[in-house]
Amino acid sequence: MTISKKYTIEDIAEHAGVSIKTVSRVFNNSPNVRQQKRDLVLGVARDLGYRPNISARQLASKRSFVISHFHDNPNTDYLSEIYDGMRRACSEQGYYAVAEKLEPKKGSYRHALLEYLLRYEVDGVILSPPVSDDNSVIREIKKRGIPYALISPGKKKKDGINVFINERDAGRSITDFLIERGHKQLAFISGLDSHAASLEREAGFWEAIAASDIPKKNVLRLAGDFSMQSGFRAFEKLTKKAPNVTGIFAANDEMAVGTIVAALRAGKKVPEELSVVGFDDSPFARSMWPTITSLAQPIDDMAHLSTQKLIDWIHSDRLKESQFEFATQIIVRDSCP
Amino acid sequence: MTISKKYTIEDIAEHAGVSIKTVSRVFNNSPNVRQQKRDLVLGVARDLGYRPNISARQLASKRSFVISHFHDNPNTDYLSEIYDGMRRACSEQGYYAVAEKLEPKKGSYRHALLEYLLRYEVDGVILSPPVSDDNSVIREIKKRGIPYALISPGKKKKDGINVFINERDAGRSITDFLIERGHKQLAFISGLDSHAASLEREAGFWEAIAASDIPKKNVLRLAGDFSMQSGFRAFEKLTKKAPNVTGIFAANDEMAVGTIVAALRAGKKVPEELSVVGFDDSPFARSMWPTITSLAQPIDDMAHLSTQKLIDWIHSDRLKESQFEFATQIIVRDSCP
DNA sequence: CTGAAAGCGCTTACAG
DNA sequence: CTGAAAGCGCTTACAG
Repeated sequence: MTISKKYTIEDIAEHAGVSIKTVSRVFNNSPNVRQQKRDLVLGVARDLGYRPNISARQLASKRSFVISHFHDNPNTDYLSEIYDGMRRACSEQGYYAVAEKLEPKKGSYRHALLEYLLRYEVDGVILSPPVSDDNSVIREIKKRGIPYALISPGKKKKDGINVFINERDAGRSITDFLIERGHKQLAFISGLDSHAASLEREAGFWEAIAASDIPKKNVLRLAGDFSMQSGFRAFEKLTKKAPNVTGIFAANDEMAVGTIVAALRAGKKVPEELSVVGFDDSPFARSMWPTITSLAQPIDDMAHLSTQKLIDWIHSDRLKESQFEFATQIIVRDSCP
Repeated sequence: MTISKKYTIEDIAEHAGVSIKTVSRVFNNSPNVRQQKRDLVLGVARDLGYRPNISARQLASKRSFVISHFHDNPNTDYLSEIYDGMRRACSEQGYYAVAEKLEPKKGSYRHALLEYLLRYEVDGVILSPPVSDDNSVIREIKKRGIPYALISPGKKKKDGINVFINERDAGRSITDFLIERGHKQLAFISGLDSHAASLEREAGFWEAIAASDIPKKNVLRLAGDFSMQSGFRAFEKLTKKAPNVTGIFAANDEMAVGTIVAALRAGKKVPEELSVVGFDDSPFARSMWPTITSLAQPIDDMAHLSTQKLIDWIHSDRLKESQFEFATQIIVRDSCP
C-alpha cells in the first residue's frame, strides 16, 4: 500500500466538472446543492480518496472543528467511555474530540476554563459531573455563545443540551431490586454531595424505602466519596453500627468493590451474608470477583448523542430539542443475584 | 476577564519593530536570530498575549504539530499517565498530544496504523507495548521518515528513541525483596507472552530464584494475561497445585489485585498467610485493601522524555542519543511489608 | 543575520 | 442554485 497522492478541493472540482465552491458546500452539508451534483462530488471524492485539509478549513472558516469535554473525574473508565462516544460522533462529521481535566480553584472551575479558552479555540463543549453542575462555568460558555451539552446535570438546566438518565428512578429501581430479594436491613453508601446526581440516587433510595414495609431505623446512610477506600471505610462503620445489614447500595461501582473487598477480608461471604449492588456498570463490575450487580447507564451513547446534537447546533446556529433522557437497566450479577 | 484581542504575527512584528520573518523564526526556535532580538520579540509577544495560530502554521508548513501515541492496552490508568507526560512536553513546545488505540488484524497492527496515517498527519509517533513490539508497524513508520519513540520495547531496537526500564533487573529486585522476607515457596504470575517486557520480568524472577537457595521445585509459574480475572484464576490453580506458596510476584498490579481478592475470598489472610507483590505501582496498588507492594516505573516521566526527544528529533531532523533507561523503585505497602 | 513575496487549501461574502 | 476573487495567518525558498 502506497501513500496516496493528496488531492485538493480543486482536483475534486475539476474531476467533477463543478466549481470549487460547490465542492466546499457539499463537504459542509450546505442545503443549497442539487442532490445530483452532491452525489457526483461525493462519488469523485470517494474515488480519489479525498479528505478536506483540516488546517485550511480552520484557517479560512475561523472555526476549530474541535469539541472539548471538560471534566474532573478520576474515573478513567468513565472518561474513556465518554471519549469513545464523542469520537464516534466527531469522526462522522469531521470534528476533533478533545478531553481536558479542569482543576478547581476555590471550588470553581471557572478559572481553569478561562485559561483553556485563552489558549485554544473550541466550537462546542461537553461538560460532565461535577463540572456540569458548576454554574459559573456554564455562564462563561454561554457568554461566549459556545454551544454546549451537559451530561448528567443535577437539575435540569433551562438552556443548552441536557443528556441524562433519571437518577432518582434509577436509584429507586436498584433499591427495589434489593428489597425484592428479601433484604430487611439496608444501607446506602453515598457519593460526593457536590455531585447532584448522587443526591438524586439517594433520594430514589429513600423513596423505595418509604414505599416498602422496612422501618427507617433498619436503614443506614454511610457517607462516601466515590472512591474504593470510602467503600472500605463504609463497611467498617457498618460492622460497628449495624452488623445486621444484609443489603448495600453503593452509589457507584468503585465503592461497591471497596465494600466487597472489606467484607471478604472480614470473612463475610458475598452474596450469601451480604449482598451489594453498585451503579454505573463499570468494567470493574464485570471483572470483580464476585462480579457486581449494577445499574447500567449508556454513557457511551449519551456522549455520542450529546456530540451529535452539539454539531447540529453548531451548524444550524440554533438549539432545537434540548432534553434527552436515556433508559437504564439493572445488570444482575453475583454480588446480588 | 474579557477575551483578549487576537494578535497576529504582523502585530508582533510591528510592535517589536522587526520583520514578520524574524518573529516566525523566534517562535520556531530557529538558531539564526540574535539573542537580543529574540528576547525583544518574546517580550512583546508575552505582553500582548500572542499565540501563534496553529492552523496557519500547519497549513503553511505542511506540518501537523501532532504527536500520536499508538497503543493497545486496556489499562486506562497506564494510558492516562502516558498522556499526561506527553501533554506536558507538547504544551511546552506548541504541539498537540493525541492517543489512538490500534486494533490488531491478524496479529499485526500495521493495517490499523496505515488507515490512521491515511486520515491524519502526524509529526511524531510514540508506541507503547504491545504495539512497540510490532516490527511491521515500526517498519512502516520508518519508511515514511516519521520520527518515533518506543516506550518499553522488549528488546532494544537499533533505531528510534528507546525509553525503558531494565525490566529484568526490576523483576529480579522485586523477587529478591520477596525472598529477603523469608518466603521459601514462590509463584510468578505471568503477563501476556506477546509483551516482551513481561518475559523480561519473568527472566529476572528466575535469575533471583537461581541466585537464592530456593530449589526450583518450590517455585511455580502461572500463566496470566495482565487481567484481574487471570489473577483470580491463578490463585485457584495455586490452591490446587501448590497450597504452600506464601509469596507471589504478579507481573502487574491488576493480577495482584485479582490474586488478593481471591485469597481473601478463600479466607486467606494477606499478608499474614500470603504475601503478594505487583508491578507498575498503579492507582490500584495504592487504593486496594490491603495496599499493594509494587515495583514503580516512572511512566509519566518516560512519556515526557520520549516526547521531548521526539520534538528535538523533528526540529533538528536527526536523531542524537536514542537509548534512555529509567530507574525503578519498590514501593513497600501492606501486601508484603 | 534579515526582508519582500508567494503560497499552503480552504471558506466567505458578493454577485449573479 | 452556482461562480470568481479575496483572504485566513502563517512558513518557505529566494535574495541579499
